Amino acid sequence: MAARTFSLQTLQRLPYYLDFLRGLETENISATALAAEFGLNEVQVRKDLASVSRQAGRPRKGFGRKALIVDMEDVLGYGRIDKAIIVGLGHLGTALANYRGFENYGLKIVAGFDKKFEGEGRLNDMPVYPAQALVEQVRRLKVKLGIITVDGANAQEVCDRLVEAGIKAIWNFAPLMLQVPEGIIVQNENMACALAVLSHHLRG
Amino acid sequence: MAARTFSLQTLQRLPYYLDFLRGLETENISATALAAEFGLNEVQVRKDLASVSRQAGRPRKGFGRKALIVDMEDVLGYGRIDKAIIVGLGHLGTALANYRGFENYGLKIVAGFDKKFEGEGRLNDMPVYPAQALVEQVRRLKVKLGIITVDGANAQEVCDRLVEAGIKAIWNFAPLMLQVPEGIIVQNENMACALAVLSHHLRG
DNA sequence: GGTATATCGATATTATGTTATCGATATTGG
DNA sequence: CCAATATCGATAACATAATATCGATATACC
Repeated sequence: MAARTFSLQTLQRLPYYLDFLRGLETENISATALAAEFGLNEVQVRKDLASVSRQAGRPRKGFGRKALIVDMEDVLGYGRIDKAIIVGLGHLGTALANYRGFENYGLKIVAGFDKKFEGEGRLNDMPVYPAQALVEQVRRLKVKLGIITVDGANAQEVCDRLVEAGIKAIWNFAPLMLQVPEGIIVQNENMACALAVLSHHLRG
Repeated sequence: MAARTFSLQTLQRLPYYLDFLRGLETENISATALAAEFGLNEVQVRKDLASVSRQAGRPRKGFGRKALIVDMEDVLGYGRIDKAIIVGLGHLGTALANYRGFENYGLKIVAGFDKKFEGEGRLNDMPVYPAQALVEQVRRLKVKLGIITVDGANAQEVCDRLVEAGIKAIWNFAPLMLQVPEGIIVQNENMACALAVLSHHLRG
């Protein structure tokens, strides 16, 4: 199978489609109906579906629900498990580390790190290491995804060490843009950005 | 002043610029330097700056730091306070309601709602009402921004009632796309979307 | 003062994402 | 079996955002 490629926007719509399809009772669903459900343009939905699934839609019936679900789960990587580590076990970090729901999204946090830890600890099932052990443990665990929940002042340094250790993707909750080399992807989660849009709309 | 308009992307970059400028020590900063700092294209930075600030950059010096900060704070609405209410006081809702940092972003959560509450309660300083009181209280408080932290099954109904009560912007933490009439803005905060991008990159 | 240059603003180009159009066709219902 | 039509896929048009190019100029430095 050729290495398919998906636009950022398409990827971000998939979880919504999938969720809806899972709750659906009928056997078939048309792009038209999906579009109506989400308030999207129906051509856009068709393109999204075409990009994830090889199955052709049938006039007057639409697409097979089950096959769509399988294809989307495959693209989204649910089913397989990506291992992740989390750096920074403050309020947010701890909450994320304790959150069980990630396994439904194919994510398992296999270790946590915090500069305040000495020796080796545990947070529920998850082993916790001091920050110095970061590179060594990430390499040992062969983890490709790092979650950064340290404060802004330390985030870039943590990021650099994750990259050094071979991380390929970073989920960044610190309020700054991390600098990473080519080939590493960063997903920023910054509430100030969301608020910027909302707040401006309230004035606009 | 004409009602200026900003692209979504520009708005989301502003908090990063602002944060950096606040921590900066020099009096002037060039778009070139800002671009280098964030790994952005320098033309893009210049366009962003031009859209928020009327001040012209000076060759070989750049822009005045202080004036940029003022202009960005103005666009982002820091300084003035937007009132918000939050619906759904589970783990996430409670955490957000207790978070003090929002005031730095010009946001104050003035009331909370949960279907499990009877009568009138309090969460720290914030009054808490039962879900039935939603429309009435939102109208009374003249709030324009609603935060939805209920589960997916109830989110659309909550959304409808917020709209009915005159809400203009919604910050949605439930994992579905809300349907809203024209003129209402929804900002979705869905971890599955972020993970979709990261997870796909790990396979790609 | 004169020259070199970093930086600017404007404009053009390219890339990405969304929406509109249209002919083809499988299914439905008479 | 036939006509009506919902839905499809493909292609084209449009919109938005990112990047490249380039001449103008204020400042720095000699």
